[in-house]
Amino acid sequence: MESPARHVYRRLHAALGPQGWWPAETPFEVMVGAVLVQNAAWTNVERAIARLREADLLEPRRLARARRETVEQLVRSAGYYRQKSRRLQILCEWLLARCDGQVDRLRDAPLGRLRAELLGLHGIGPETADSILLYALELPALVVDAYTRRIWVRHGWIAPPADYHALQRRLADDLPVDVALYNELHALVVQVGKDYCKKRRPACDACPLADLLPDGGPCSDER
DNA sequence: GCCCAGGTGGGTA
DNA sequence: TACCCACATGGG
Repeated sequence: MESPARHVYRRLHAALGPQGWWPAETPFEVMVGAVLVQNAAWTNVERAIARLREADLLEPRRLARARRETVEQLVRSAGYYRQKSRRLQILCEWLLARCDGQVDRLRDAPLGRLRAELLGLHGIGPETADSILLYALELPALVVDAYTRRIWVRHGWIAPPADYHALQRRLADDLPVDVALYNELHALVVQVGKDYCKKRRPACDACPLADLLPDGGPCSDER
């Protein structure tokens, strides 16, 4: 039997088509978005990014040098604005020190090294780090999120508790190393998750993956 | 009013 | 390690 990850990709790609992620004009903007979207709705993040753009702060040095209060007000709509403004400026300081703010230069380092450095930054956890590696730097990092966990657990493809790296390893074992594939898979999972795999309101009936559920029944909550 | 969203870090037992 | 909790806005 085809692995769950391949199957999900094939199904969702057929049902939804290519997603064209990440929606951003520059790799740096991807990084900013990756921080701002932490536990937030993307529509709220879009507003924050638009305001940063109007303020001409979508650039590492200018964002790093901006007053904290200024950044806080600009990113308010993304929620957790005090934490996130600090996290953004920490990330910018690192970029200045690491590559003089030239994001493309990061690609010279090995993925594992880069990932470890990102995880060392305050406010960058595994999902944010992998999002940056995959969508800003186009390196083969698999992004796992709450939707991925829910989908995999509810289908019985992985036993809870499915922590980030256990789930990531499972996906990696099931897929060829392919940046374009990783890109699309996560985007598709988010898209279908938003519509059908919410925390407590399973709307599995219309989900493109519904017939894969155990017994064909509704998805159970995460045990 | 309530639940939810593309997490992360810090504290306590 | 295993739980808790804080963090905050805006949409359904």
